[in-house]
Order: sequence, then structure tokens, then C-alpha cells
Amino acid sequence: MISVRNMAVLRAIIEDFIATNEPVASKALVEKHNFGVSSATIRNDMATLEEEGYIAAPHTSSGRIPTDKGYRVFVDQLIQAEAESLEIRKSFSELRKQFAKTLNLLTDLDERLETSAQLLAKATGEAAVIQYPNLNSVLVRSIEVVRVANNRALVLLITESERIQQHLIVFPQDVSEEFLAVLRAKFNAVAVGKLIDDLPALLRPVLETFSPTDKPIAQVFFDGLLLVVDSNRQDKIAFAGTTNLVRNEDQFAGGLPSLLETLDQQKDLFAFLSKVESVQPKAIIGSENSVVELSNSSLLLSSYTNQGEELAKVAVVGPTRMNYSKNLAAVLALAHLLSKDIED
Amino acid sequence: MISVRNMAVLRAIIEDFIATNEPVASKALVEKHNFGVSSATIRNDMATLEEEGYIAAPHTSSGRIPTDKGYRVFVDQLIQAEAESLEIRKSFSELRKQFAKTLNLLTDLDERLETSAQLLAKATGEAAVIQYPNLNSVLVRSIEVVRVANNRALVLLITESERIQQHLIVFPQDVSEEFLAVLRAKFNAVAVGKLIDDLPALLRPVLETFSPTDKPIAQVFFDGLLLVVDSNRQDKIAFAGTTNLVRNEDQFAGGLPSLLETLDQQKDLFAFLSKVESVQPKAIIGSENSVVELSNSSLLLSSYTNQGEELAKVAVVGPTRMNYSKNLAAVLALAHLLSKDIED
DNA sequence: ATTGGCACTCTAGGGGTAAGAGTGCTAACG
DNA sequence: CGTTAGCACTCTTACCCCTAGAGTGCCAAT
Repeated sequence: MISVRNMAVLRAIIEDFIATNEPVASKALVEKHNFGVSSATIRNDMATLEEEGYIAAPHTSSGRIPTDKGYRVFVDQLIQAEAESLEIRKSFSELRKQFAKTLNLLTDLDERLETSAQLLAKATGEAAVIQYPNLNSVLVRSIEVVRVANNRALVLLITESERIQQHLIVFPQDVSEEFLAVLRAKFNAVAVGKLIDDLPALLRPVLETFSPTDKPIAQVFFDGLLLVVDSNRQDKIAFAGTTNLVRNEDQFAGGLPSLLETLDQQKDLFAFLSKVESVQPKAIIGSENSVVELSNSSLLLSSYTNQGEELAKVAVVGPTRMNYSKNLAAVLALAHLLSKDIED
Repeated sequence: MISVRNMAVLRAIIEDFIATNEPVASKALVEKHNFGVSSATIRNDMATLEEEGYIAAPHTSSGRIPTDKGYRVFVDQLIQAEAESLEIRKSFSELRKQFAKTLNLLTDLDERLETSAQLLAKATGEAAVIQYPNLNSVLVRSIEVVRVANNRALVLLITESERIQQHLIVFPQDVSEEFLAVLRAKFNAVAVGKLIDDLPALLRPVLETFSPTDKPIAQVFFDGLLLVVDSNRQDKIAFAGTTNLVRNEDQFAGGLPSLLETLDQQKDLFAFLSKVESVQPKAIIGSENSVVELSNSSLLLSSYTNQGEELAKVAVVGPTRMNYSKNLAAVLALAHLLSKDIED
């Protein structure tokens, strides 16, 4: 049976282990924490915890280290208890300050997310991953066309969330300003106010309204437009903090190269993040991880929203032995700030 | 005095060391290479080479490893001899194939450079750095304005090299389509055909041509335009291949974390690359490096051009003990391909 | 200039040992 | 029954010593 003190001991072991990276001994525990009992008693507790699988001993006569299961209950408590804790508020205002300083100057979504990832990496001392927002369910405000040269034009797809995607179209022949205006008008007539997702199907019929001589050019335009739509759907992530992982390389039991490779494979990582159900926030600890390369690391993730609707995930990746408390606070704070930032 | 065979021995030592990462012994040399002399003779040569500082012995009774000075003469020979070698042609056609496969699909400069960096990292097995082209001396083709909402508009700066930069301007009040057209016309009248560098000075007087009521809005527009100009000047680099460095971490004598950090500091790195005089190509080996963090690594760099004018640098970063021959070929090939790509 | 021969040096690895840390268990206590 | 002191036991770590082997430097001979 797991008593209250058992849990307190587990918590103390985890905290000490995170701090020192050494197996935690019974004697050290009674000295640092005021349990009011002797080390022998703690040893009994430790035996119980080991039976239940919360901690393990690297060898017979050593202190204990937390197992993934041990971290699990620890983090679960954290998530419940600290949602409105002091630490989160501190991390929040800390991040907000930096956010305000740097982010206000940036207009570009890429730069905002990139910078956000860097801030999160810095705040946690781990690697940070931010998914680009899913804009498929966003409405089209308008399609714009800008003539760049006689046979080149830029298509712009502007959404209600004011993300702007562009693509340069090269026509096989010169195209007049007037014809571009026609293209713009015809496609806009259909596209405005529609879901980005639905554009391909909706716009294809527009092609048929062109005369046989104009149709090939309209086709080129249409293809370019589809590319823009697709690039909106593009699975992309912002990533920062590799250096932090390398610095703590010994924590990854030699698995760092393959971990980094996995993080480099943006598509896999994106798919993985997308699959995680959006319980908020969530921790994935060590072996719980379905991706082998992540199995000696932990993910702490949350998501950012627009009007309460989830847009994408924010995550911190680090060794199983990470400072969950601090990092959880940072992830939550950043997710919150990103949500606010996007809504403005 | 350094004889011809001395140099051949140096070359063999370097090649073997690069291949095996073990100090090279005299016996192993005579066995692998056909010098036609005994190991004792090679030992004499090695003694000479050591006196001259081209090689060193980790301890009294071990084989020899190349010094930075040794690599230096080796690489100098490479650069002279292999400029039109077979290897470079191979690397060239290899890279070109991949280039053709992926790059043709991309229109965005960012994506092109990012992808190029990845290709170079993959081809060399090291880290790759590509400077963004310096566009300050490029001419403006036109400035375009797209109305995005009642009080928002997108400014586009289009250069003769067809790099397109954009910035979203938020006006303090609603602005009509007509007024935007006026803004566009007035600023374009001055800007078209001018150097990007000169825009700020040239455009400021345009502000004075607006009526007192219109001037504040024109001012906001002007400020936004300056931001675009500035972002063109922004020092940026594309980077890839961290994983490769981590995988060969032992080669960096523990200096990898600080090396990675330096590479992360885009601005420092950019400044460093810019300072290198543009002798083509160039190698910077180990301790020759002025940046301390790069002192146990080597840089191999070249630059890409437009109409013969240098735009920016391409570099490979790796351990001092890298495959100079292969990597030099790859850098040259990529630089060449980038130049061609930009000219089209 | 080259070479065979040989003494010399240094490293890497194995085995042995002693110190120390930490546990598990037992018996006693309130 | 939970707690505790005490003690035997285990395992790690560091150190030392030793040997085998690799490789050199040098000398005398060609």
C-alpha cells in the first residue's frame, strides 16, 4: 500500500535526482528533507516504492533513481496542482517581457514562431518545437495578383487570420495587366469567404469559363494558386535549442544522434505531434513514447488556440530527467502568449 | 630540406589519418603505399616532417598525426590541383541531379537556400552554411501595394533579381484603394531602377509632396517600406547538418557545444564569413581560425556569384580531420550550381 | 641515401585490492 | 504495527602493478 509519506519520498527522490543527477540515498534524503523519521524508515519506504515500480536501483548497493512510472505520477501531480501555481505566473511574466520586447517588432508568422521557439528553448534549457498553425479551416479573405514582369506575376492568398502566402507564377507568354485583373476577379468571386480546404474543388470549374485561347494561361494561374493552397497545408515546425540537448548529451544514453535526426525529420515529428490527442497540457515520458528515438527523452506539450479552437501544439523535448516543474510552466506560458498573440 | 618523397609521405599520412582516425605508423605506410623504401627510411622522412612542424606524435612511441600546418599544405595542393579534377565533376553531377529533383519545385529564396544547405550537408557529412545573398546593390523593379483590409495593406518590394520581400502595414485609420494607388505611384516614380541601398534617402522627400491631412498616413506607409528595405539587408544564413557534427562529436575535443552555439549566433557567423576575403576557394584550418570556438574545426568556403559578382559565401564546417578532397569538391559544385540557379 | 637491427618508451588492458557508500535484514522498542 | 539502531553484505570506484605490443630513434653497415 502506498502511503502519503511514500509519495512524499518519491517526490523528494525525483527532485533530488533532477537536481544532482546521482542516485538518491536514504541518508541524503533524511538530511535534506524534514521527514521526521530515520533513514531506516525511509529505506523501508524506498523498498515499497521499488516494489510498486516507481523507483529503481542501478545496482544492489546504490541509491535509487526514478523510473518512467515514477516520473509519471510526479508529473501528473504537477499538472493538477501547478496549473495556477506561482511558478507558472513567474514564468509567464518572464516570457511575456521578452515576448513584448522582441515579438512586437516582427510581422511575419515565420519569424514570430521561430523567435517563440528560441525563447522557449532559452527559458527551459531544452529543445523547443512549435507546430505551425493549422489554417485549413480558415476562411479566404481574398486572392491578389501582382504583376512582376511581363510574363510573371505574384499570387497572394490572404486569409481572415491575415496569414499571407505567396507564389511567383511564370507564364509561358506575356500577360497583360488587364487579363490578370480578370483572373483575379473571376477566382475571387468564387473563393472569397470560403474554406481554404475547399478551394481546389471550388475553383476548378472557374477554368471552364475562359475562352479556349485564354484557358492555358488561366490553367497556369490555377496551378500556381493550388501550390499556394498546398503550402498553407504544408506541415511545418519551428525548432530551436539543439545546443541545449548536445550540452546534456550524457542524459540520452548515446541516443542523441538518432534523436536529433528524428527532430530533423520535420514531417515525422509533425505527424507525431498531430496524433497526440489534445488533452491540455500533456507529458510523454521516456518509454511511454511510441517513437523509438524519443524513448529516452520526455516531451511536455500544450497547444495554442484561436478563439478556443486548437491551432497547433507547442512542445519541449529534453531528457527524461528534466525539470518538469519549470518546463511545464514555460510551455503553458508560451502557449498562452501565442494564443493571445494570434488573436490580436 | 623537404624532398618530393617527404611530401608524398605527408600526403599519405593525412589520407590514412582521415580514413582511420588513428596515428599513422611507418610500417603501415610502407605496406599500404608503394614508396619502394623501407620503414626505416619512412621514419627518417617522418622525423624531417616533424621537425618542420607538419606532423606530430601524440606520445613518444606512437605514430604521427597531421598538424594544422600539415593540413594546410595538403589542402593548398588540393585547391590547386583539383579545381578541375574528376572528383569535382562527379560531385557536381551528383549534386546537380538532386538539385534538379528538388529545387525546381521551389520558388522561394528561403526554401532554395535551406534546401541547398541540406544537400550540401548531406553530400559532405558535415555542417553546411550558406549566406543569404547580399542584395544591397540590386536594383528595384517596383513597389507594389495590396489592400488586405480596410486599414491594412501589404507592401511588396520587387527587385530585378526577383527576390520579393513583403511587409504588412497597419494604418491608424481606413485607407481607400485610390489613396493606396497614389502612394504606390508616387513612391514608384522615384524608386524604380534605383539601388535598394539608396531607397531611404531617395524616398524621404516624397513624403513632402503629400497634403498635411494625407501626410501621417504616407508616413506610416513610408516607415513600413523602410522595414522591407531593412529586412533585405538583414544578415541571414541558411544552416544544416548539426546532426552530422554531433555524430562526430569526439573529433571536436569537447568543444562541440561552444561550436554549435557559435553557429547558432547567426549574426556573429555572418560577420565572420563576410570578413573573409573572397579568394576562391579557401580553407581555414583549425588554429588558423580567429574565432576561438572554431579553433578545432575547419572551414571550407567558396562563394556564389551573379554575373561574376560575388553575392555571398557557401561553407562547410567540420572537424579538422575532415575529408577535404570530397568536401572541397562539394562546396565548389554547390557554389557553381547556386550561381547558375540565381542567374536563371 | 638507405637499411636491418635493437634498445627504449609509452599505451592499453587485465587483475588484484582496499575504501566507501548504501542497502537489506533482524531484533528490539513504544 | 510502524519505527529504529545495528550490522553484515554487496557493489562501485579508484588505484596500483604488471605485461604485451606497437612504434620509434638511432647506430652501424651497405
